[in-house]
Order: sequence, then structure tokens, then C-alpha cells
Amino acid sequence: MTKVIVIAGPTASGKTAFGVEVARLFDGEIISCDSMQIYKEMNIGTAKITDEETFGVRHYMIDTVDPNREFSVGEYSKTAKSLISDIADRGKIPIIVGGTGLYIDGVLYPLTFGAGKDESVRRELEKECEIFGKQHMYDMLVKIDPADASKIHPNNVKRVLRALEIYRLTGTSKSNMQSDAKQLQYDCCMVVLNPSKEILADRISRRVDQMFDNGLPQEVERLLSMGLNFSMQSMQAIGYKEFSDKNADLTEIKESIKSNSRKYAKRQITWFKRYDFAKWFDPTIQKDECIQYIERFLRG
RNA sequence: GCCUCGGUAGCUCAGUCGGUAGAGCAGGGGACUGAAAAUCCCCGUGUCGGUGGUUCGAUUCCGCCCCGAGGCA
Repeated sequence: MTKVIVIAGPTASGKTAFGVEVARLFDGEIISCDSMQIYKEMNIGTAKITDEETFGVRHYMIDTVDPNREFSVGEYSKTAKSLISDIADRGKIPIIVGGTGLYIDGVLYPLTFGAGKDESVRRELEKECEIFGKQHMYDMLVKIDPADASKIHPNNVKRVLRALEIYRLTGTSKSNMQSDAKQLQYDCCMVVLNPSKEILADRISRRVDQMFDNGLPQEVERLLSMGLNFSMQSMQAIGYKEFSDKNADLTEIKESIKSNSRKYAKRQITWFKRYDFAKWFDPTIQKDECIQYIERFLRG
């Protein structure tokens, strides 16, 4: 089984710099696992790595998608998996670095639902939902797949519609195809960088201040002038969507970005708890320990 | 000095015609298979400024005191 290192952690936990350090120590290459850094033109607000910061380490899946396009786990999964093979074939260590939990799942496990997204089916379902209401859509799912419906809250429209979408595309319900969903595809060593809550909040705050000093409002202006709008997937990113509030001044926007980032960090941490094989480290005091842990994995 | 209004959750405030209180925000916990930085769910005990009084019972009514805002001198 191919050996893979995964470096996860909430925003501002120091994944980027740590990933580069690990890559240099063990001759690795980095596959970014981030649903927003994948977009071109969005640099400041996504805290994308700069050329100098890479120290020559090769990075993939950053800056590769036009921000007017919709990207998805499916595409991510496919590309990332082939990159892992390529990197390993060249005798280097593939290192997945990022905070998008779903994408991590998309690489480490198979995607078993056999149905990508289908714009026309999705639009159809959205229209039906508009007319008949979310409860009606949920009731429909209950009839098709009661087991799956019981796991989704009726208010969670996106998830309800996605389940219906899968059924319409494949003729089978989700519950009928989850058999091998949890089979790890690689021999992987996963570390979660988890600084204390206070330190993380402080780092988020400083980082957002820095983004404004680096010209985040101008970056947003430029994206808008390129024809992007706030309903697009890319512009839903924290650091961008907050500018859609026309009643807010820059100070309020900044505070809102900080607040949303803190909440996001919390959601990320909740997600990472599902990986019972992952090892957690406080990067402010256990960095060396973490590196030793990775080294032992590579030797073993 | 006098008058008026306020002092209730970390913040902004609501409320109790007397039976010890609740919203928003903040915060916390959780879910998650092609939108995921998205989407969704759950969580509110706090000397109701202090102190006396009336009352079976006061955060609520009354007196006094303290603090803040405004007005009159």
C-alpha cells in the first residue's frame, strides 16, 4: 500500500509552513486539500502559499481552477488520487495538506455513490423544492430511503436534495451502496495540528488583519470586476462573502471574517475527530514530537 | 442640589398587572460521500445595582443609598 502523509488542522493552525518543512525533511511533494485555495485569483483571502514560502517544494491542486467554475469533491478525488500515484512512482512521499474534511475523505476513501453531480437534475430538484417546500422533498426521501432520511434533518435542504439526486441518477438509494465506503485506500499517517483555542483565535485575528494590510478589499474588487458575483461557489469563501454586505464598513467586515473563521475552525476540528487513526499535536509545543512521529511511520 | 430616564446572561435589550426570567448577538457541543470556507441540528441560573419595608412570597410595589445618561439650576 502506498504510504501517504496527511497534515490536517483548522485554519491558521500552521499547516502550510509545517507541510513544507515535512516535505523538505522527507523528500515529499504536497497535494493541497483545500476547496478554496484551488481557485485562481483568490490569493490573499484564502491565505494561499506564496512562491517564496514553498522553498522549492512542489505543490499541487492550488491555483488550478477558474473562480467562475464550480469544483467538487469528485474532481478533487480523481485528480488527487492520480497525483499520489505519480508522486509515489517517482519515489517521493505524497503529503496531503489541508483543512477541507470532505476532500480528505474523498482521497482516503472511495466515493461510492456512483453519481456525480448533474446540473439539470439538481436544478429540477431545486425548482420542485421551491414550489412544494422542503418538507415535501424530505417526505419524498423518506419514501425512497427511510434509513438515509433518518440521518438527515429535514431543514438540511442541500443534503436532502443531493440524496434525491443520487436516486434519480442511479435508480438506487444511498443506503444500498455504502458497503466499502470506509476502506482506507492508502497506508496513511495523519496528523492533526491543533493549537489551543486562545492561540488559534489570536492567530486568526492577526492573519485577517494582515490580509487587509495586504489588500484583501482590492482583491475582492478585482474579482467582482472580472464578472464574479457573491452567489458563486468560490465567492462563498470566508474572507470574500462578507464583502457582500453593503451596510457593513471595513471594520465590521473584518470582524465578521474573524468570527466566521473561528466558527469554521470549530467545524473543522469536529470533523477531524472522526479519524480515529489520526494523531493530534499542539504545533506550538509539540512540533518536534510530531515530526518524529512522521519519521517513525516512514521508517516502519 | 432638584427633576426625569436607566441599572436584568460576556454584549445589546425584552419581561414579570407580585409566584425567583427570555430573545438577538457572542460563546459552546454535534452531524457531514460530487456546493463542504457550503449546509444543517442542539445548548440560556443570571446575588434581575445595594439595602430596608409591605407581603405567605419582591427582580417586580414603596423608602433610602450607589452608579450611568439627560434636563433644570
